[in-house]
Amino acid sequence: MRADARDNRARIMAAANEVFGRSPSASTDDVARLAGVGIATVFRHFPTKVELLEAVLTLRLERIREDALAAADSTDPGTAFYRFFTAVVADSASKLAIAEALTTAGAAIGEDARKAGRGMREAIEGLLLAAQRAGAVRADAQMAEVYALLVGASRGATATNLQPEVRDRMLALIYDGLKPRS
Amino acid sequence: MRADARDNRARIMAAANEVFGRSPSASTDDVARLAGVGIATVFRHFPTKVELLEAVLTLRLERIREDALAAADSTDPGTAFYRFFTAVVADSASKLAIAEALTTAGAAIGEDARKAGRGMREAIEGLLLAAQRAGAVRADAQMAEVYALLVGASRGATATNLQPEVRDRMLALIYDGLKPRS
DNA sequence: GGTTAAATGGAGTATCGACTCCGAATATAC
DNA sequence: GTATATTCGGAGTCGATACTCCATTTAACC
Repeated sequence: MRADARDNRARIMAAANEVFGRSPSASTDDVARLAGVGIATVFRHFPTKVELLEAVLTLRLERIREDALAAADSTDPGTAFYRFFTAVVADSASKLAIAEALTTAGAAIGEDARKAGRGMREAIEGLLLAAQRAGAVRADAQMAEVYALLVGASRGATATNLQPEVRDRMLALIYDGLKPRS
Repeated sequence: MRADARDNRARIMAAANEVFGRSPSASTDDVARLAGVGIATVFRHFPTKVELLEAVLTLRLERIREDALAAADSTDPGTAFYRFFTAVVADSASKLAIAEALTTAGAAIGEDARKAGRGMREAIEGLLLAAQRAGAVRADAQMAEVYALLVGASRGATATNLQPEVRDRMLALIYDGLKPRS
């Protein structure tokens, strides 16, 4: 692969990341313009718009997975769990926009993104278990509902354009529900 | 206004309610086809697609408002609060889809829908205050974060296509956070 | 520096969806 | 039953956007 091709591919990914983060209904032209390349170049690297969206989404999911793995490995998984939860909610806006664009596009999510999603879920589950062993999260909370809470808090925070203080108070309520009964 | 015109208007509203509930990106043709009228008829009653979406959204917001008012007036506002919360989350899928379609359409939400939203929020706040007076919800929870929780739980439930049992366990966690400290 | 295969860019195509026009149908008043 | 004003329906317009074609440019190897 030629050097300029690799360069352009990276620039396109970065531009798509930003553009689709801002507005899930953005056009491929927007991506090309921000990346500083012609539209044909975008389509050569990603033959279809859905594939481009998936590539961006996959990247983001993998990044969250790494964060979860690091948190689970930390010396204080209990604290790390809540910190991780807060961080995901705080900057979830763009991730959600992309996932939304994909589902709105009607396309079933492709294999790569699905695999990345599974990996992320597994990492988060590992973090949850570690936090439960550390006694920071009630033992009867299962992965499914904790994950639903995470997604819900994220979507709620971005959908309503929440003030940071309100978001923190909302998280405090959630955390009170997650902590072991005293 | 002629009788057939009134009829068709109602049929269009009902069809739009269902179609946009299923898929926020549905086309006006879809609405017309389900309503059994020509596309021009839809546009005569609602000069623009956004106005049609707003009409449907407004209707739904007003319905939620009435539910909240009824709950606040009940003899046991504490129980009614949690029942109301659960009900909103359970059938929020279509409401959210419509609100999403509106914001995705880039259109700032119009005055009617905004007013309906304010009315709904006020009714929910009344219900929250009643539930707090009844001692069923912790007194330090403010409307803003409770509303954010409601929206988040709704979006989380619909976004992830939650199983009903998981959804109930998620709500149980939230409710544990909302109940007064013992 | 020259050669060549790869990569590029922008004009072009096809499709889809919001919205309009106007002749046909129909409800209401007499 | 007829007149007429209102409503209807679908074919047509216009703009936007995903995707393609091909002449031009450029990186990489000698």
